[in-house]
Amino acid sequence: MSHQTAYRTHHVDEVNEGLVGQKVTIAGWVDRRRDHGGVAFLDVRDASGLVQVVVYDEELARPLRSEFVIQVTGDVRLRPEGNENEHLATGKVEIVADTIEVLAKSAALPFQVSTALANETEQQLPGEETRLKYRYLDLRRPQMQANLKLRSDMARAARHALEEMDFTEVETPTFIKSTPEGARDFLVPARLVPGSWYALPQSPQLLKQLLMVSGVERYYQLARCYRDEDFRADRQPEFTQLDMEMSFVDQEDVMAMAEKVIAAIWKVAGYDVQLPIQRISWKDAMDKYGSDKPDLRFGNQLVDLTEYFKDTPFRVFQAPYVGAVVYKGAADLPRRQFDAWQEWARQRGAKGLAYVQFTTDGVLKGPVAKNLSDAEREGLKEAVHAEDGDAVFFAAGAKESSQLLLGAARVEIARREGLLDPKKFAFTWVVDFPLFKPTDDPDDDDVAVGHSKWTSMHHPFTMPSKDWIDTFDQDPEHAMSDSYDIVCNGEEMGGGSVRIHRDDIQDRVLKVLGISKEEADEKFGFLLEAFKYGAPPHAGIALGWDRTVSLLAGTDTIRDVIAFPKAGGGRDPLTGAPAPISDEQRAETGVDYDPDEEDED
RNA sequence: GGCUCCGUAGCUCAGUUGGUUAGAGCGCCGCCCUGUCACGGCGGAGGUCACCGGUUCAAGUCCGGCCGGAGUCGCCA
Repeated sequence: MSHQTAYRTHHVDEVNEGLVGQKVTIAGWVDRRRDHGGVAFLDVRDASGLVQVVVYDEELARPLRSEFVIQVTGDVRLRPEGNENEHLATGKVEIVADTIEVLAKSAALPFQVSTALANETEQQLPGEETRLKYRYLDLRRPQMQANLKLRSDMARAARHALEEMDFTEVETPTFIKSTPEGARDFLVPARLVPGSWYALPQSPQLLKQLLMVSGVERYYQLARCYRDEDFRADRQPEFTQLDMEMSFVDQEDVMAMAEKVIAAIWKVAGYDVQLPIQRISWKDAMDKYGSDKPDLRFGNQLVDLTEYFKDTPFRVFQAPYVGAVVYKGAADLPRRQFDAWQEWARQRGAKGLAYVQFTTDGVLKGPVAKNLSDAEREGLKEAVHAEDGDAVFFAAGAKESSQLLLGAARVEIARREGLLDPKKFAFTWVVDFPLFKPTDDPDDDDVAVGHSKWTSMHHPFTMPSKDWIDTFDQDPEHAMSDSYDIVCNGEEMGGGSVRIHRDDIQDRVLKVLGISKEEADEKFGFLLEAFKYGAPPHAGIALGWDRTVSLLAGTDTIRDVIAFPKAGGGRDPLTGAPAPISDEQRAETGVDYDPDEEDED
């Protein structure tokens, strides 16, 4: 870093052997003070790093405290023989202070900012709440600075890659009409039209499709999106997508371009992503990994035992699906560990997790074993590809939920075995998604689109795959779509689809979904209208940007790659948002205005 | 909304079968210290054990409630 300003001649990372003998002025924070009486040492931190300042004048050093902002002028010199600090980039030199100006004092800190304690693994960070309340202090830590920098570098790389491919960045509005996507909208009262509300976009989906009709052909945007749903460590009410849309392309074109962007992004951290990225069908992902976002950093595929147990006497296994996952070398775990797995499964909403143990002496143990027939016991080890010393977990019941349970167990086993290396990246496309899925809870507060027994797997503008264009509405259960997810390390980084650009196909899809012409017009008639005027074939994809950065940064939560994230419940402990509004604001914005009231008078 | 876990000093935490004045590390304040780099030494301040109630001779500890936090399931195409 090198920017001379009114306050400094150098950033501290420039202070090296080359400057020995020169007078420099630096400015930054007191990271730490080590006062020896006659001599004191200051670690001064700026955005570029740390440097040691030596102070011989006791009067200069004594008043300084942690996180004071100071300006130091002094001579750069080599440290005395044997006093170099190899852990510090500037550790061969030091600055002998002539003058120290206190630019700002700091109150006693709510928690330690000093990086000297930053022993990555054992750092005792304050709780989430405290960190967010004093986020500006939390962000002073080099790790957080590095995360912000990485995010910026990744964005630059993505933009560069996209501009190289002639994409145009277009900003779409954040005050829009409520769009028919799955989540709850955040709403903003429209003062000038009392009783009416804007919605904040859950994604720029419809707007970018309009841009395709506009002839933009290649659009992208780092778009802020908003969804009013419950919290998770990897979810925020407002989040960012790297959003892309292209005209005159098919699925292959989009995937190829997205791969280039992903490779460019990972290159920032020195990784060479092997292209093309492998693919797996949605069905295979579910069958083999019990997930629609399989973690391929390790193997250990699920085993389908439905056929094997088709005549089983064990009532639990008389189910539409029976599957298993092997826990290598776990046969001799103590009973309480297996009990803990039962608890783990129950917390995921399962009844339990059946298991057997193939002990190292070749004995078949476990609560399930005695319920099986002799023949089943005989061939089981081979059927599940286990060896002596392994344990095997079973799930039986409805196919999808059983597979998901086993898939979760597969990942949990890998986690406990330390197989989830955050520095290793296993990408895969998941393709061949169904076009529709059964509507799960049709009875209640169904604000989303979809009033039939079918709901869009992706969204209502997803193109059926070529083989199904003529027949998808006759067999919605089996119809496939041209959509694709990009998955990395068991996380869904993003997804997209070929969009419907023909109104006849759109009409038929809406019909399957049970959306009437009137309702469609009222909700997104503007898009259907636009499609009448020469809509090009188009397709796109969006990457969850926070999650993508989080993956490359190796953080546990996306909060660590967002400057000012919300805490649970959408609160911001720093600013106090959300907060009640005044009566004046209520009146002015018309939030209490009910347009129906007048009619009832 | 369900489930699990958590709430003790500014921060991170310990606190035994319920038992005298509730502890540690770091931070903070004061004094000392001329080569430290997580400097060191001596001394000190700092607590509504989240809150309310109950059991008990006695509650940080047990019970009930409640508030707050985290994770997760539902939800989030």
